[in-house]
Amino acid sequence: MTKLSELKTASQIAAEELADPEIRREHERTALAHAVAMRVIGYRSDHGLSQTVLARLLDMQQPAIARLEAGDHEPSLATLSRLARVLGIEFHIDITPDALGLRETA
Amino acid sequence: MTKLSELKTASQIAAEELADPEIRREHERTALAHAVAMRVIGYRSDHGLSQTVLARLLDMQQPAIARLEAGDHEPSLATLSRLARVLGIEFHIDITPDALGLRETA
DNA sequence: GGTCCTCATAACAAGCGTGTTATAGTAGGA
DNA sequence: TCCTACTATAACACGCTTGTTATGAGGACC
Repeated sequence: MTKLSELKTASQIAAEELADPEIRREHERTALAHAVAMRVIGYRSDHGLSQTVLARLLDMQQPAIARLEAGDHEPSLATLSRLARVLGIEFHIDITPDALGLRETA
Repeated sequence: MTKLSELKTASQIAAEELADPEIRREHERTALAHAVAMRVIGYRSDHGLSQTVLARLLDMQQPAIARLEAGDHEPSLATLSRLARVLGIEFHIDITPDALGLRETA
């Protein structure tokens, strides 16, 4: 049996995972992807658009929008630029020694 | 001969090129790449490091540093993250409908 | 001259994001 | 039920950035 004192709390495990460069990288990637995904979904529902219509606005195909909203890939700066230009929104990315974050539009 | 009134000023040409999506994309890409390049060069000269030594710090090879400093490729967010973490610097990227810029560290 | 360090460049493989087409699944209306 | 619209997913090709090795050019120093 494992001694109780050797068991780890969830936050301890989370901290260790964040310390692991590989897991940390993965977390940052998905975190930004998710944030962008929510913005796209929000814009689309705010304007009552289907993925197909939004795709036409952005000169994309519908599956491209679906992928963006799935949030499984970190969008490129070129893609973010396209979103900003066409949708009239802004993205502010802060890359610090400790984290990579998407700041809410001012 | 071309009439004088039909000639374009340099700024007119620059404006038209910025209006061209393709040239505009190219400009934004190299502008960000150049800004990052200057930061890397600055850090290296400030700390008196050779490309080889900096490469070891960043877990890279020397040619990778040379490419960063050449500024011909737009670095990925993963690369910027690595630079920020190891060098202790920050990058703030502003993506607006009008431009994509790298803001100086606060 | 020869040696060592520095930086630049070419060449190729690999990873990732994207463009695209086809297709499956779901929900709503006639 | 049939048809339509909407969304999700798979599959493949393409382009760009990166990882890596090899190599070339230029200086500093002995």
